[in-house]
Amino acid sequence: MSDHPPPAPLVALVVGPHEAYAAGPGLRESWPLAEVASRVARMIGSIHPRWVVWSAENALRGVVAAGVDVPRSWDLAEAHRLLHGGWRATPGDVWAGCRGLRVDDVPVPRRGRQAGFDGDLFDLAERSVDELLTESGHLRADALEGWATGSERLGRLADLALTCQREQEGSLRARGGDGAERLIRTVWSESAAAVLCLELERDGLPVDRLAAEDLISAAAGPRPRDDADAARIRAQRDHAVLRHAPGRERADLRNPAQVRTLLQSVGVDVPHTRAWVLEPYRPTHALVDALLTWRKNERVATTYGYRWLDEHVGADDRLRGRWTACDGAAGRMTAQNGLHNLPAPLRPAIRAEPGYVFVRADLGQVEPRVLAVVSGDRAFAEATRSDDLYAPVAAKLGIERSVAKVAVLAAMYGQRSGAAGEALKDLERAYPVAMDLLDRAYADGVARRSLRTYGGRLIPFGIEPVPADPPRADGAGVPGSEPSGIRPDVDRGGSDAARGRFARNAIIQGSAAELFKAWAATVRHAVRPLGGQIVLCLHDELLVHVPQARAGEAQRAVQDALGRASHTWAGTDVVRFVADASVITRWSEAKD
DNA sequence: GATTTCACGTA
DNA sequence: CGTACGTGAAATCC
Repeated sequence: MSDHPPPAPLVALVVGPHEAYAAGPGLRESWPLAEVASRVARMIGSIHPRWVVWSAENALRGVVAAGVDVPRSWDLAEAHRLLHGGWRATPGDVWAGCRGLRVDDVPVPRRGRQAGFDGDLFDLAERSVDELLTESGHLRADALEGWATGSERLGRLADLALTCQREQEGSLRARGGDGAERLIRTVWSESAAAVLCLELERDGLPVDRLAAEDLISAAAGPRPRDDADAARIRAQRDHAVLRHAPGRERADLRNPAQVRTLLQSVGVDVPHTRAWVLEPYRPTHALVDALLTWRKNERVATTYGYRWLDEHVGADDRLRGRWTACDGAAGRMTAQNGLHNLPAPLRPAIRAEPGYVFVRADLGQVEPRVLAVVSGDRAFAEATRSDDLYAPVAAKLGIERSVAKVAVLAAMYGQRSGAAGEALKDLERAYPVAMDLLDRAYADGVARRSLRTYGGRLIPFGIEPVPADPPRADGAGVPGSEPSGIRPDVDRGGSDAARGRFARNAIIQGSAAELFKAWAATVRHAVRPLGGQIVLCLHDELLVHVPQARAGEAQRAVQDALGRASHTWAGTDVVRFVADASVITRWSEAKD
């Protein structure tokens, strides 16, 4: 492969409260805050650097806010999460990770301590105000905040960032083989995802406010004029249920215990009142039917109602929330303010701006395809050649497609009982390598052994792999030996079986999240020249907002991006990934 | 006031 | 057909 451009120069960017600092090859500059965005943009145009940042939040939020496209970064926080697992990734955590210091001892900012407790006593332990490192070698808690003033100090923080980058890249390379490049690419795409999160927060998701008001009104009633009006509307909603229970009109539908008693009064005896338990009673009990309808409406009224609209949809009709590039467990993206769990009935309200459309694209059967990559199962990979993976599996096993699907899902997600039982045995004979990967992940979870996703993310369980960890025959995971000092000390409670299921799920879900982010990062670059932007990421689905005239190009770009991202991520084209991409105006359209 | 439980939305 | 996460209301703990 000789088509790679020369590696981008690494330039550290540190943004302090009063000024910023950039340090790279032949470069040491202190910048006024007001000039950071323009200088970054200019440097991207000239030397195309990869920006080394303590976090995208620290160094790039202002740059992104100014509308600058930051194509390449090395996010020390995201790399730290990848290397060491978990979610905490302050500069102090990153430094501790690089130095093999215990994360338990990382200094915590004073405001993080118990409210009302005077922390000054403890801060004396940090001795001198000039020292960047504490006596125990940790980065001081306020290194990037109060302490980071003056070009001398910022320069030291920039140098430290470059040191951490070298250290992180070094430990990735130390794992050796073709796995190393893969881990480094994971850092690249995770870093890009962190920048994408800033863009998602900046731009928001376009909402048709009037449509949203209509949909909310249909579920929750008209917008209340005052508290008394709100109480009246609420009582009206409640009455639609309570009129089916004469004599018990005082019952509180928002209190599960009272609901259970209420249901008992009409002869429905259930251990709890969750929807799936009540669903069977729906046709025979009008009260249950009314209650379940009430629950849907109540969800909209409380969580996605007028308050939600007023607080999270801006004057520019964009829904905004905080985004994170990786969650605590397996590394999926997360979003707040309903961006990730907007009820389907409200989706018609997500509408492209006039003159724009959405390209909506979602990965098909992504988790079994990821399993084929992670396990290296040649036979299972063969099945991914098909648009519908379950069809060739069914053919190979000589069973119905529906049975094959249930069996594959059962193997991946845990249930080993029921109708899938017989087909599962066939599955293990047909795809022993893939099934073995799942079994070993389960066993790792039971034994509290940490594991790694395909892209190298540590899923910590407390017990790190010992240096003499046996190599995996399939090449998956490449478990590394963690410096013993920084053990994240994660205690995932629950039963053996619960930990086993968690581990089995995490290695698949987490690996799928990496492929998704690699895809998203590629799409982000590909649609920008078309005036397009990613406005929503939903685990296996992308929503791209693009001028109508460029819709076809964007649609093709999204497909091409998947081909390139999956080839690079998986290191092969043997496993095929597929996406369904359609051009729509409202999110509710083209929902398969 | 902070934490836990219940419930349910998305993938 | 499991797992993950975010949200809100009520109960519970301190």
